[in-house]
Amino acid sequence: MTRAERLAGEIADAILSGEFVPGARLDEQGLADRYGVSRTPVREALRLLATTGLIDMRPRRGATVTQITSEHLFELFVAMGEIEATCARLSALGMSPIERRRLEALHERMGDMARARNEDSYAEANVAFHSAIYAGTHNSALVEIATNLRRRLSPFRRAQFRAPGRLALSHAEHEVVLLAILRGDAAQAHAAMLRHVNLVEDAFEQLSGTQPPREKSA
Amino acid sequence: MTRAERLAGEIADAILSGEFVPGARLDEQGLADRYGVSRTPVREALRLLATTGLIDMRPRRGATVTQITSEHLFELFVAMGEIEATCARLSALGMSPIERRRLEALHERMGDMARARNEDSYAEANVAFHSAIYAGTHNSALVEIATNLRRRLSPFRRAQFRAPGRLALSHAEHEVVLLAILRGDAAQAHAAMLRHVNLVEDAFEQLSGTQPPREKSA
DNA sequence: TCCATCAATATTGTATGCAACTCTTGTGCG
DNA sequence: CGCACAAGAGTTGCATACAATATTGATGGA
Repeated sequence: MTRAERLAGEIADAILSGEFVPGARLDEQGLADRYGVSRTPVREALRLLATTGLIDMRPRRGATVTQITSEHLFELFVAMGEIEATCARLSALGMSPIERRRLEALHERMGDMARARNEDSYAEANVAFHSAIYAGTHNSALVEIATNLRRRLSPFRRAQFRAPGRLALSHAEHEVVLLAILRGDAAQAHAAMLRHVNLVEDAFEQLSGTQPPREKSA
Repeated sequence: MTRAERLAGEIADAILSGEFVPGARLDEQGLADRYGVSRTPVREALRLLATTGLIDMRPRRGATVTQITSEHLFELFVAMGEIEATCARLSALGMSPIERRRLEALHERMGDMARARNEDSYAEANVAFHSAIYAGTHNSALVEIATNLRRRLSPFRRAQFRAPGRLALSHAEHEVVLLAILRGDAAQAHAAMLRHVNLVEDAFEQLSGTQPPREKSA
């Protein structure tokens, strides 16, 4: 692995851990000093991060940690929901029998985790569940888009399963999605996933106190 | 505009014009000599192009023009169709009256172009038509995804409207989409756009002789 | 007192040179 | 004759130095 890639990871961690707050300026020389490298790999790392949306770069004006406005965050959640729903639709249409069985098995294991109130295990399995539905599209372009969006939203979902009862609720919502996929009901899979992700978003809003932007009366 | 960005554009043009064929190795020093700059901006330009999917970069192994397999291309078309359909759905739900009127006006102008068999004007307006539907989602994340996909597919759509009768057909398909959006029929807008983009894909296959990959009997 | 302009400084963009790694090619051994 | 290993060349990754531009502060005038 190249130094720039390692750097990109470390800087990303620093951002996600809140060490660099949104809007903070990322000085190339400063980062170079901090990580004991020259500016060259720092620049390449910053370009990598810029493509993930974690930082903003403007020519001759340096890099800053992206300040996600609540409006933009809301848009990201909506986009995520639409993409996930699309993946669920395609999975309902085209998942192989093996993929369906595996998804079902995973869901049952997650039921045990939910009953055991094991939030960490459930969160990990949850990622696997959604990833399986991405993969079920058999479409690498969609997988890439979905994975990208999830990464951009991940910092805002940390406490996702901390809300009381959220674990069982999530599992119940998954079940609706799962059953629709298993019986090949594309429309229902789409609708159920859309509802699931919207509820995740609501849970986030409750936790963070963020309000969705009101519709502008154009 | 910085030198690296200009370079990225020029190299992209060279690739899209076929000067650098898929699979061709892109030597940093060679490009630097060719464009009369040093390797540094060339490296940054290559990183930019790598994010667009136009080239592949592997650490220590250089950059090559991406070879899109017909399977991958098929996946990109499917993804494009799904995203466009999603945009149409959201547009049907949330476009402002002004946006709806503008879309309708554009569609009518495109009717004139189609009747005049003006392929170039129509192709340009076609981009505007689809862009308007992206914008109608009021979701910058989706707009970005859709625009990105379109750019990656653009080299394969060049002769899109050359097929005989394709112009009138495209306009008729647009009309179904448009009417669904105008009356706020989300499901119909989704379905109509999906059909439209699939037909575009078919037209491409006819022109290029590419076959969609058969379903693997898993 | 406020605004505009200019200079100084700091930061980014680019060039060049060196180090590390990969790939090729040639040679020797089986 | 084929394969493995090593040495060499060539290319990429990184560091350093220089150039160009943005930002900030001060100073002068209105």
